[in-house]
Amino acid sequence: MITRLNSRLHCFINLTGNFITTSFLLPSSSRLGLEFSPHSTSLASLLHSTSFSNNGDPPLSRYQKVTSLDDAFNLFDEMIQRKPLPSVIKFNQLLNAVTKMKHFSSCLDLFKQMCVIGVPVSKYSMNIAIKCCCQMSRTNDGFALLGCCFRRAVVPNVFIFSTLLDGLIREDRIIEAERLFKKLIKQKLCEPDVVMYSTMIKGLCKFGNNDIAIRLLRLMDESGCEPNVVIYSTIIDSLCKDKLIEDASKLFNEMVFAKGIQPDVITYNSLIHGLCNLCRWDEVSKLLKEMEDLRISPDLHTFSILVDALCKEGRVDEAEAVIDIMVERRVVPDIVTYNTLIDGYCLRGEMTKARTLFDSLTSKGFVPNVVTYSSLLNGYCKSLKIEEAMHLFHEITRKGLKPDIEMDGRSTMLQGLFRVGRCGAARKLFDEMRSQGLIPDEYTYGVILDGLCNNRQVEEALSLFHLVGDSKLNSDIVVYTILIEGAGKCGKLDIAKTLFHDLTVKGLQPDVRTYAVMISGLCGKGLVEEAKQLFLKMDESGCPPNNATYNVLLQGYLKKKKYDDVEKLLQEMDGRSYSLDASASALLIDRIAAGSLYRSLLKLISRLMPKELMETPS
DNA sequence: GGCGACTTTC
Repeated sequence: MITRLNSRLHCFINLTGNFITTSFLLPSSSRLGLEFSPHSTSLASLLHSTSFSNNGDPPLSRYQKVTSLDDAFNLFDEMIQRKPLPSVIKFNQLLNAVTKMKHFSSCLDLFKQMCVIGVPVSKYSMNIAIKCCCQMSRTNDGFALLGCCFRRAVVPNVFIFSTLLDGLIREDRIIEAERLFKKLIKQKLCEPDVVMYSTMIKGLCKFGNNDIAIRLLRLMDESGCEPNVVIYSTIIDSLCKDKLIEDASKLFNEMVFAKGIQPDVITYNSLIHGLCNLCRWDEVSKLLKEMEDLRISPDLHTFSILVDALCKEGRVDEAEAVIDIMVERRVVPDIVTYNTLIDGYCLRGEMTKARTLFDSLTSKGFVPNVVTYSSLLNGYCKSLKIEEAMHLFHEITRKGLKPDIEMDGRSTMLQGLFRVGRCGAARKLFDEMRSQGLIPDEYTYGVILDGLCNNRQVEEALSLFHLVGDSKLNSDIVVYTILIEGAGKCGKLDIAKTLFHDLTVKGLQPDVRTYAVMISGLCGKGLVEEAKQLFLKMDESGCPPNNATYNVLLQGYLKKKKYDDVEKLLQEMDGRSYSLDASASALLIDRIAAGSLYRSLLKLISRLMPKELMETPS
């Protein structure tokens, strides 16, 4: 007890000392200093002393040591031959090893065999099996196993319910997750512990309910369940993602000073990521220093975040320097780190460098993934180096890489080809795909339709749409929106109207974008009255207009010189704190210059002008 | 006796 108190006090003093000098809000002129230069710090030595030793941990049993699926199956076969059967614990250890290798479906097979053979499964085994279902996004099957628990007289505990709760959240079934959580408490099915709270809080954060997440944090505290660093880190991360750095910082202070909970590398990574996204480099630099003082070693994630942020700022040279430091510190960069650097080169159009790095990776034994190929193909397409892109793409297909890489590569290629207007080549690629019996996924299908429409080939797009017919692909609102937009842009309003009408027949709900493209199409033909009616219908259809919708209708009014309506709409926009987009403001300025608009409106308009436009030096 | 659930990077 005394030791724990002492260590808390110690950590408190340590942190206080640091925090005074490294407050979040102190401005400073230095850029990301990279204070963790190879000479200045003990961090590298720390890394040496802590990472690789495994002393103190009990040795792993034979069942936990399996390294391949084959090993696991062989061992399992051997186990079930034995008489008497090994204990359920041995089976659980083996199952666990299989899940650690992410072979969830094989693990479930083994579990089923255990049931058939009559190994008495325990709470542990049930939880492992349920976890496998959840990890494969088959949480419903997990609940079916919960039913088996009851039948087998296994009373589910907080571990099993946490696993299920996590499964629901992974599948974005937040309402059901909340319902389960409340039900567990109300019916006293289990006493939620800190992990269950953190799972629920993660779910709330995932759906942007930071406030409720914080309220739950308070609630758990009151009900005597002490929050830990995971809970705080989860909420801090969510606040950072929503750019609410000051709130995150407040919570961080609360955790450290009021609660005496030590932050870890994950807490710092979240904060650093948040600050990087806002380009607040001075504070990033301070946090890195703070980590060093607290002897928290930056890890792979920390470095990846820095590399990514620097690349996005176009500071690729500094990103390279960070990678060098990583290597010096024996933090081995992974494919994610290199992907961000490749993406950085591609963003600057430095395709030769990107390609060289890519080639060096493959020879170093890294396996490029979907993101790697996407970045490169996108880079080539954007730099209009279609030949190189095609070349790389053929390399991918020749190597017979994973289907997801191929599909992703295909859609990137198609997008690139359409963007430069090479519809023929796109068509050829698409036909090749079909002749190989490949069915495009929703995304690729959308890319093709969009590409055709943008190249004024609406008829082609439509004939493809009809060819696809009544499949699942055509039951997607995004597909309809693309086609309605394409038809509208080409002045084929009758087609747009038919498609829009078909939506209701098919039972599909138009979304805010569908309305916008339809309104735009109507305005394009001068049918502003009809556009207005549709605009008014949005609210009652439960799809209220947004900033973009207002801008579209406004342009229609301006083109038709309906200045009374313009004024009314501008006032509504002001009331909603909306702003004008680029084309609407251009049109407005044009009308003001022509003297068509009342000068009394100028004040209102200047309020609605986008900030970027007001700040242009010209 | 041993075995289980939660947080960060493209």
